[in-house]
Amino acid sequence: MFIKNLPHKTVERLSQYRRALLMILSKEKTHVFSHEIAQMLHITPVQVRRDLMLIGYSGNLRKGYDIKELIELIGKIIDSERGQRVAVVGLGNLGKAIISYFKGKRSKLSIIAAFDINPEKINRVYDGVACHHISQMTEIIKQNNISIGIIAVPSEYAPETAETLVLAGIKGLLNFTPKPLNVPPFVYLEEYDMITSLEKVAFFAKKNDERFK
Amino acid sequence: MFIKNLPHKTVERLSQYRRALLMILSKEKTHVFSHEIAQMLHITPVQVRRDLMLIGYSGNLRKGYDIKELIELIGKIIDSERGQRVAVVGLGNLGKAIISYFKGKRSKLSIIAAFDINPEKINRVYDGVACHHISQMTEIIKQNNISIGIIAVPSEYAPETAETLVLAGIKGLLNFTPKPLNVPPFVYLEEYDMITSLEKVAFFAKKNDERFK
DNA sequence: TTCACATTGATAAATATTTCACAATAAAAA
DNA sequence: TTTTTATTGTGAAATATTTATCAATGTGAA
Repeated sequence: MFIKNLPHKTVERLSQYRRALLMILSKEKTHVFSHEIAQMLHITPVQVRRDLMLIGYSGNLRKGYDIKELIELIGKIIDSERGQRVAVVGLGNLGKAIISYFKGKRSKLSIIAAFDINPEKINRVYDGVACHHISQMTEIIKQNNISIGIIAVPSEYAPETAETLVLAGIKGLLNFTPKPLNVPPFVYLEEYDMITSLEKVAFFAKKNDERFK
Repeated sequence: MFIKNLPHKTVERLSQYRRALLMILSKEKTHVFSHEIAQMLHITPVQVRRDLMLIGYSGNLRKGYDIKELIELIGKIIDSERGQRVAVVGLGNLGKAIISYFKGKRSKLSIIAAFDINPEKINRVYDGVACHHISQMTEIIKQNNISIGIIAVPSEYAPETAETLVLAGIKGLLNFTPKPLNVPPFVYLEEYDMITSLEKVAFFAKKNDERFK
């Protein structure tokens, strides 16, 4: 399923809607209202309805949205039909944290390999994911048709890691280092900069504090 | 220093500009052009100039921007004069990763305490940061005037952790769990959802792939 | 049957963010 | 001295995103 030009922000929220819906699915409820979804995510009901409109989903005027149907539809839109395989490069604390966070999340995304340079980590299995030496990266990525790479190495190695991943044929990159990366246009890159996030919190916390004083 | 209504995105970039500038400061260069900053961060030069305009900084028509001056000005705007103290709650892999990432970053932000529930971690020092039992959270936060909290606990404990932090007087929160939190308006909350980020990468990688096929 | 009600769906307005386009300027070159 | 050049600074346009508003609708109550 493909919808023209879904806004980035909507894609992010769809992922969040699905998670929220999966959580309430277990209960006896079969339907949910836009204001209920909105409340769970602390956004406005209009925002929810607008997003659902964009993906062409219609609710029931009296009962709201069918939870199961909606979960399925979101899956059809944001998941790839055959699933996508993911590799984590760098098995330090951050790499391990990422793997644990994903463990158990049933999903079309599966982390199937980790890479590191430290001999002690090679050939060990962490949380179900085997760790290989980075020299094998290209080979394993191609063999296993891995299309997404997560960069969790020390920043100074980020550029070369990205380059290797791109050459190995990766289609999307999630960069956790603060080093901005350069990738060709056919690779989607998302930067995820913790230091900037913390500095942003610090700034707005300070500002808020002045305002409410 | 205070500038009215600096856009969120600009605040994020200011943090990034500063880091990039600090990296090139060591060299003999004293000035930098907007297109050089832009290239380092993979954005447009106009964007850079617009941001600097918003903070009221003027460059030299021929030499560009004075690196040292600019770093200082950004500091005056995004840092708090007396600095801000930070606590990390949850000293699992993620908590440890966050602490390591910040280590050595000279900054007005300092992580000065960690909290966990696991007795083996209590009273131990990780990367210069002492870990305390979460029962001491309120006391230590108040005593040390900690104003920012980082939530890195398992998601199911996120809400109660947030509540405790807010009651202890925290001003800003950075939430690494996928659980959306509820905080009063005088606390600034930033959500940092790894799963959503990865799903977003997967979506756009898939889309890109179709487009360039 | 009719009315009141809560909710969806969608147009239009508002807000936020980025980019275009170019005047102004000062240094270097001619 | 005059011209060329590269750069900044910024109003205006473009784009992206969120929010306001309200007609339409179907259900249950009167």
